[in-house]
Amino acid sequence: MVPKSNERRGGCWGKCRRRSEREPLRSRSCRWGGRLMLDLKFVLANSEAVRKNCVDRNVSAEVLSALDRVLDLESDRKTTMQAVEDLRRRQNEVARATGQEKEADRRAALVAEGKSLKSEAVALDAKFAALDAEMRVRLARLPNMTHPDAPIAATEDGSIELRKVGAPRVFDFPPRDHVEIGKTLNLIDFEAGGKTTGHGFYFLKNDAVLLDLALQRYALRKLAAAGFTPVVTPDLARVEILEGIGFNPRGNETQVYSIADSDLCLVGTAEITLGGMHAGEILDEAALPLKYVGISHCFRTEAGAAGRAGKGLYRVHQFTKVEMFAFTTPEASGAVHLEMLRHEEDIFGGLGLPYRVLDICSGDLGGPAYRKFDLEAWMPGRGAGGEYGEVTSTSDCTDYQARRLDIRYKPTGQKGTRFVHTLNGTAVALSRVLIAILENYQRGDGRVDVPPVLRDDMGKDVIG
RNA sequence: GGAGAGGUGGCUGAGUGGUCGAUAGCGGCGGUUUGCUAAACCGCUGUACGGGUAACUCCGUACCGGGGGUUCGAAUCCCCCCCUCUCCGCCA
Repeated sequence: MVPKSNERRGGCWGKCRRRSEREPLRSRSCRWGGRLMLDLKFVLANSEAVRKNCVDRNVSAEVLSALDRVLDLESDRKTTMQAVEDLRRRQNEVARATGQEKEADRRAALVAEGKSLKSEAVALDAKFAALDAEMRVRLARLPNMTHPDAPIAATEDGSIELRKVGAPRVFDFPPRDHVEIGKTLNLIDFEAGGKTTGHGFYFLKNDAVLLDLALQRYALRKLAAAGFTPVVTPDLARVEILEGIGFNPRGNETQVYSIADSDLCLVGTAEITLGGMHAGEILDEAALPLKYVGISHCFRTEAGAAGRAGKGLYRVHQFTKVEMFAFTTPEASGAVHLEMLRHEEDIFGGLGLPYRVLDICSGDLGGPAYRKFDLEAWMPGRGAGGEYGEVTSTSDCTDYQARRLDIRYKPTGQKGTRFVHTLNGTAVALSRVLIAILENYQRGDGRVDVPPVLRDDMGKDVIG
């Protein structure tokens, strides 16, 4: 459920605003400097592997040239940095000596020397700042590395089906799609959504509202029991946070709505705010893994999706989502990723919906994910005679987001810090799970059975 | 939205232009003492980048909410922004 885009760019998190391309050396305190440098070391030491990975990821030619530029830029950047540091050392010496010197003439001489060093520093600073800024921009465009077991292929057809669970139901009547069911039973009003807001918006009504809430409660209950902390998140976030997570809020192809005259965007998923929650922090190892289950509205422009398959609720501009998010040690992320997948399967299996699990191939991973699994639920009304449609997605982003958002932890009993790993996974996306339920549980009489696990919450067994 | 007060190292809290990366206390680590624990005493105690080293270590640069400015020199002065607290207003 992460928008696919190869346009990943870096940015500072919250407090580190207005990062400009012309910032001088001293402002490297904006932790960006340090953060991307580690990544840079990896890129420099493994340039061929990184290049192969970019190709596997099916990145644009621009990203490949960004990699070339990074490699070209480095030696110049480093020598300039050393020159700047050397100059600054001399400036510090002179300034210190000036403070000590009480004799007027000698003091004046020191001040003069300081002035001259200063003017020298201005030019050198500017040169370094330009090189460093370019380096960061290019570096931030490179995608994460890829899990060795992930299938390598350019397009989504290359993803591998790991298993199918549950058999698609055989109907003894012609099944209808959710749009028709929603209309007949007065559950979903697309016309009103179009009127008030525009195409891609809708009203849920009557039992659809109860179903929506019951599903949220159901997912929340399961995940809270599994140790996830429930959170209701903001639906807006700063551009810097979006970029840290790996979204690209700017440009024509963006999936993101921006709020005019502000640096805020409507979130496309609670992944953004849940990940941003701990931006700039150094977490305690004992507190890891931190597991959250967040509820938010999700807003997506679906730019470039015009004409793509999907009617009704499948591809909408706003929906509600219950989302898992975790911060872990590097050692634990793989296991937590499998745990998230297990929860997703447990949720959909518990709802009695047939689904299949996909191991997403390299070309379809997007920028941040190291590995990704999707659940596709059977949707009888989709396509000619029913199709599987994506309902969840869980990604292991390793340290990709943590590096950009500066989220580290202090290993107990060791010096220094390490970047955490971040993971996310859909518990339920309320638009698509509604499709699956309405279409799979429809009856010959036009009504819809409520999945057994939701009957208590719904307070009824049948819709309509 | 208006008015005030603040944001300093893991925490508390000094510091208003010149060896301040930053006093002190707490916590933490190491050591001495001790039958064990406690107490007492001594020492150490941030992050990132770069450089040198076989390595411990060492040297340099940057960082006192963020950015910009003044200055030979900024935690300290000026401007903008973000955040927190208090009071007022408004409101679900």
